[in-house]
Amino acid sequence: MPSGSTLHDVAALAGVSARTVSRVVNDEGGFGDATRVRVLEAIEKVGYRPNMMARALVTRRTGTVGLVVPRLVDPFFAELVDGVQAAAKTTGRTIIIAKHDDDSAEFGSILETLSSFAVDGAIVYTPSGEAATVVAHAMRGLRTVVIGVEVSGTNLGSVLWDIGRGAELGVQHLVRTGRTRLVMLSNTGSADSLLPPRRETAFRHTLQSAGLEFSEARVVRRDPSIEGGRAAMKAVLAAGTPVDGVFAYNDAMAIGALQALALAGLRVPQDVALVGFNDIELCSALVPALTSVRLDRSAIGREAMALLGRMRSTPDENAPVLVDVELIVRQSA
Amino acid sequence: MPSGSTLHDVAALAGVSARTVSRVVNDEGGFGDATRVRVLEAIEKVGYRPNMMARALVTRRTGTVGLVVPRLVDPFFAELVDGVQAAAKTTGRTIIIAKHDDDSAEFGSILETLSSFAVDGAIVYTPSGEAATVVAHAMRGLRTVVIGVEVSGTNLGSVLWDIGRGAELGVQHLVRTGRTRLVMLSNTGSADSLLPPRRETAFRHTLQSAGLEFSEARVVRRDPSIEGGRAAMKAVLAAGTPVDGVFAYNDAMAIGALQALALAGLRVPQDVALVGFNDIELCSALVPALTSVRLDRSAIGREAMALLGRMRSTPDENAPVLVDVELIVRQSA
DNA sequence: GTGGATTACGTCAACGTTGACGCAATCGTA
DNA sequence: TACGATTGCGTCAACGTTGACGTAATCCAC
Repeated sequence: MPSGSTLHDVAALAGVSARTVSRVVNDEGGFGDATRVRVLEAIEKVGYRPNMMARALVTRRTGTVGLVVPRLVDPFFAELVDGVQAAAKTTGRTIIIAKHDDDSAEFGSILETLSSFAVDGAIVYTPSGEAATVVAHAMRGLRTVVIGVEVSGTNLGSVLWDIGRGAELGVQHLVRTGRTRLVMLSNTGSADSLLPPRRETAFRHTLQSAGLEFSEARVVRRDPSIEGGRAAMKAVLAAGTPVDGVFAYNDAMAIGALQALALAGLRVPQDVALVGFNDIELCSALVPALTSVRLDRSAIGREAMALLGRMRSTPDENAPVLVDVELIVRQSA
Repeated sequence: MPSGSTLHDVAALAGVSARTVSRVVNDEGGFGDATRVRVLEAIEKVGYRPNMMARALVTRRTGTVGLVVPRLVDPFFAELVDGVQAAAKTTGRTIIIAKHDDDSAEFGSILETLSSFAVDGAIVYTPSGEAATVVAHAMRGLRTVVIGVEVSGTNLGSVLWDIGRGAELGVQHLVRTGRTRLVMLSNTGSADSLLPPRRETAFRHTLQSAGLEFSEARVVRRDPSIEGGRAAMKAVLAAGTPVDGVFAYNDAMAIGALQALALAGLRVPQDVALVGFNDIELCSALVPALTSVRLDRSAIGREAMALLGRMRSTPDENAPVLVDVELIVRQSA
């Protein structure tokens, strides 16, 4: 009852050596049927559970994967975690979740902690500017898959999605359904990424190749949140920019835009069509249900886990994995 | 570069014994200043990081806490996890997150896994009917705090909030602001709890003590989701039940109700006042911002962690901890 | 029936750390 | 100066498991 029983307790009861019990537990073979039965009965009787710490100490594997994300309340990350969880379950792994506050010191210490827990690998959404930290730890032996940013090197892998392609799909849909005065609600800063603003680039290119007007006034940047979306949409309307289609940086901004449009008495999609990005679960629950660019988060989780598995055998460079994006057309556009 | 260096590597470099290095690392005292400096330099030089597995094997403590929740995409749990995370950070612990699918076999095996990882404790939101499993593991030594359900026994504790009081606050607010024809949108089943429907009880009592009409027709039950809330609200309107105030089982249902009311051309709060439950982050971002009964999820996380800490010293019964509920009045009521 | 392979175990050491204990050198006190 | 207490280390074993290796007993082929 205090702490658990050990291989030796089981061994004593079954009348074999601890090594044999270990063989049965791990199904290594090298034991007879009668022995197996006796051992299993003994295990049952004393309520034996293997001690992962001891096992990990000698095998140097824990069956755990560390997952590092910036926020959990953000549906995008909640669903990502869920996807990784699901993938982990099928491969019998346990995940350790850590949250970072976009704080570099903390981020480094999180990776240290994961290392000292001897995780089999880490799946990381890096804060801006911390790619170097990840690389440093990877060189020291931490197999890492980075989500959403391309990295390369030993023990490193990436799972990416084609943001530009997604943005293109969204904007094209607006164009094809006859919208001609498009506006993009974009993210203010590089808080989440060091990359060039691929959505904006795609927005401009798609407009231009459709022969539509583009000007800087058609991109309004705010915080990528509901409030930010609301403010951005209000700004567009207040500026009198003619608009019949809106492409939002993410679904949160789209939701904010939806509210601002409703307050302004504009109907979606009749007066203004609206496309979001990420396709969080909430999209389908809204009225009108939000058309959005879907990233398959469970696929991201699955691919990240699979990549980690592959890295075990070939710890050298692995090509980035690209996850599909698709446009989910609902009512808002 | 392959695996990390050990106490012995540091010891050799610093010219002391491994035991002394261990003393410095854990700041146990019993070493001189000069030694400390030499050891710290050596640690720096070889990049030593303690091996948690080995440490845990001998100390029987890992500094980890297991957290078991049914869903992560549900903002309620996402925020709960966030709260526990924050509390864990201040006490220097790491959390291991596991998700159960309301599946009893899986739930049991999750607790087994946590035990074999020698977590210092577990914080659990039990699926319906699995309280016995929790109790069984607690008896075998797993210190456990159960969220939202009262349990008692060795190694067990609960963090609760007064749902009845919260419901009373919400309904009273509707009454005091002059609403007289109240409706409750409730949860269909006992999917999340085995407890009596405390919100419904409070709804009835509060109405009665205010001298207002109560009838079964004033409680409509659906799935506790946005869709369920929308359906419930539509059902109320379709039935022609006169209504000027709505109390929802949770915020998701309230959001659904908001949509249904908007579609029916009813204004919130002018025509119908609306009160939600849980105060998820989304509430303040809605238009109109949702008045809701707030459970302080970070307090829940904090209290759960603190309770686990207390249980370490006194592994016997601990009184349940009650977390405050309060009504956050916004625009919707 | 002989010999080589196979089966079914057991023995021992090691993983990296800390607890228990020991001991010499130094310190404080009378 | 003598003696107990304190300081600053080192030695050894143990935590529970698995890898490497050893070894009887059994099996099969000729």
